[in-house]
Amino acid sequence: MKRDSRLSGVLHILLHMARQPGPQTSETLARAMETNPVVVRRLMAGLRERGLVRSEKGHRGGWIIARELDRITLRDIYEALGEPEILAMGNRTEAPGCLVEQAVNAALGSAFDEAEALLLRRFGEVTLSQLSADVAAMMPGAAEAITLENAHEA
Amino acid sequence: MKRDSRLSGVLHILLHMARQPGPQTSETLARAMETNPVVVRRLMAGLRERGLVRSEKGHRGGWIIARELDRITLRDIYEALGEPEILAMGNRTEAPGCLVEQAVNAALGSAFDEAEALLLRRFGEVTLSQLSADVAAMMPGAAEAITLENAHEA
DNA sequence: GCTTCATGTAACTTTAAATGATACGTGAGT
DNA sequence: ACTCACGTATCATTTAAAGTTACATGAAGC
Repeated sequence: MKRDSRLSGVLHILLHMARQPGPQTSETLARAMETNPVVVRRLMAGLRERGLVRSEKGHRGGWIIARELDRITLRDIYEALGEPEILAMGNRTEAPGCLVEQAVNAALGSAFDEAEALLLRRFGEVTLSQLSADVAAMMPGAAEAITLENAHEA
Repeated sequence: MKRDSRLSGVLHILLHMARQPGPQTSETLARAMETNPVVVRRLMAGLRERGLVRSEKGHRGGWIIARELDRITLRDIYEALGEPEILAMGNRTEAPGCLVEQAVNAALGSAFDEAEALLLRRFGEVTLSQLSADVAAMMPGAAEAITLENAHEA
């Protein structure tokens, strides 16, 4: 399959949203991402169901973040996306009859599980507000503006 | 893409080889794996280049393991396969102009790198002889036979 | 030497999943 | 009513692994 960039993509969207006060349309967000509005809606659908964002139809509609940035972790977002596969590798057969393959599955499986667990743990430790601060720190000469913006988001 | 099961597959092949003294043909190995001989050769090609296995053509030809089992780690095998992608997830763009995306890449990237490093570390700690012993331990009532076999492999 | 066996590879097909695009329905403002 | 924007189904595109076919090469046995 293609490399999965949904988490990366939706984070990009959310951080753009965090830098603007009002609702933003899929159209606008899609342009910033150089993609299609439908892709944006698809990514956001899961987040809406989890209550992380809200959407409004019609004039002046669009997407807004519906929870404090410091109460949204990457793990929340990952789960809202439907917990996509983390590893590109896996066992050939899930429930093999062959004992050799069972041994291979057991050995690889535990290593795989550890790596997945580590990544999920890291995801749980990172909040959107931290990422937003990272972005602000990278903005040359815009420090005050960012601070003002963040004031009524957190 | 499909889930990558090359490491799982080639381990299965190697452990089957470890349980038989002489060379084994791609044909035989493919039957044990329920796949095609060409797939077996493709998997083994990289291992041959690294000197982990040898192949002989013609009558009584086939594949043999060319290094002591306790000197072959999963990491060696992973590298011989061409170091396939470990993570199914990745950043949307590698060198983005957008600062927001750069911040996302930095945050996700370090988490991704940690998980990959952990998995590779685990791979480096597991040898084929350990896996072979695991298989032996799972064989009911064949303990002596396995022990004899292992005697002239390690 | 000739045949057979087995690897070595190239080329093509199939499969699976994300991404991209089009079309149309629904509901909220104006 | 009309327009804006989301909601969603459907189809096309892309990417890479896995499976298949075909044929060349080289070694062993006769």
